[in-house]
Amino acid sequence: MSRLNREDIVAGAGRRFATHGYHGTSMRDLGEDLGILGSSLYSHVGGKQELLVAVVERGATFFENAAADALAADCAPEEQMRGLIAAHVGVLLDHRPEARTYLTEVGFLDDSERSRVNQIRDRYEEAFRSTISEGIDQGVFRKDCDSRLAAIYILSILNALDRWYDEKGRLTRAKVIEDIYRFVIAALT
Amino acid sequence: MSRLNREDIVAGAGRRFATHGYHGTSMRDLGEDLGILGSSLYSHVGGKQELLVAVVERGATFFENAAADALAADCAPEEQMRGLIAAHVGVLLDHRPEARTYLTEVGFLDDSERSRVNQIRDRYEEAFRSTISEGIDQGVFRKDCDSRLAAIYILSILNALDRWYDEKGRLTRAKVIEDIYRFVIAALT
DNA sequence: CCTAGACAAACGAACGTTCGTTTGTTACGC
DNA sequence: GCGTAACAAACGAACGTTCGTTTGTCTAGG
Repeated sequence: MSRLNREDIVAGAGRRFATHGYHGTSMRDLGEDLGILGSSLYSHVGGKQELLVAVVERGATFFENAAADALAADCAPEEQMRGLIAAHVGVLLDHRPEARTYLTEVGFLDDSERSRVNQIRDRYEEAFRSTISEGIDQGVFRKDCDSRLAAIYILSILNALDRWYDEKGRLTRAKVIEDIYRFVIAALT
Repeated sequence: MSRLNREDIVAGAGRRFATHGYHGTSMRDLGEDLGILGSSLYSHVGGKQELLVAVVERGATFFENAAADALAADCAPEEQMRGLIAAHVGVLLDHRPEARTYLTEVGFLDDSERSRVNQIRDRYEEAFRSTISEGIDQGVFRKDCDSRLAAIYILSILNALDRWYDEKGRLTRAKVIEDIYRFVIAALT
């Protein structure tokens, strides 16, 4: 067992926050997961709240970067939506602890960090909104469709994945992406 | 200020759990909300966990009853789906603390209560699944549509409402129900 | 030898809960 | 109608435990 660094601590915190919640996690719990004492965590990190900030920020950044990549493709609205959906599912399943913590524990950040994270989330939603608007303008999506609300609905479906999807089950990742894509495209057209 | 009964305590716990989470709520916090000491709560309830059980069970029952009412209408699949959507939104907004606690804190119940609540939730989902299946059989909904997954998607949209919808905003309850209904029907046809 | 990481002990505060007691209300025999 | 017993609600202090955090010491690798 080699010694731990700050990244190990943040990763461990992500796992614990995702399963037990921020307030349901003690520093001693977290230390035990990592094989050290709770007090030893303070060699790496300023405190518990700082860990939450680090984990949530990591989660937000994953989504942010994935959306940027998906938008960079710059293709037709339908394909762009497929890319956004695939990217979101990818982040959610590849970085499940951070993604879940980002989605469920953001409310426990204090005001300044929370509003910063919310700004990132707004920019992220904007990627979905503008893709939908583009589709409406090009006439490939329904005209009587509020892009703001539709973006929320799509993200609601995607975020909820985390609570029911089992990577070990029969439903492959590619299949769930395809199924959601078809559902969403049908809803938009 | 008259004295409190058990219902008042459970209602207060629902509000506090919904905003601060189960582990983020102390008995003293809860007492302060209600204008009594934390210790005085034990005149009404056995303990904190018992409060969580009571709140979550109330939330689950609201949804259960609403679905039963909606199914009792026994109309065409599309109208039945509209009824289920309206019923779900109604419960979510009329009993927001209990609904939110039911949706987000169910994981902190201990095993026996959690599995009982999950059974109720499964029966509730079944109402959506069977309505979709019925629509597919009658040829009014798409054939290439997995009713299990579609039910999850629809419920994902509905449950997420709680995190963004503001009753005080421009979007009325009737309008959001109608918008979700149109989105869902488009997705299913 | 130096230093960063881990330990072990301890801090004060807050936790859920229990206890004995006080207060306010309700019901009933006289 | 009045006094009183019974009861429920709330208090306030204290229990033992756990919390986040601080401090000082030790130890192993570079």
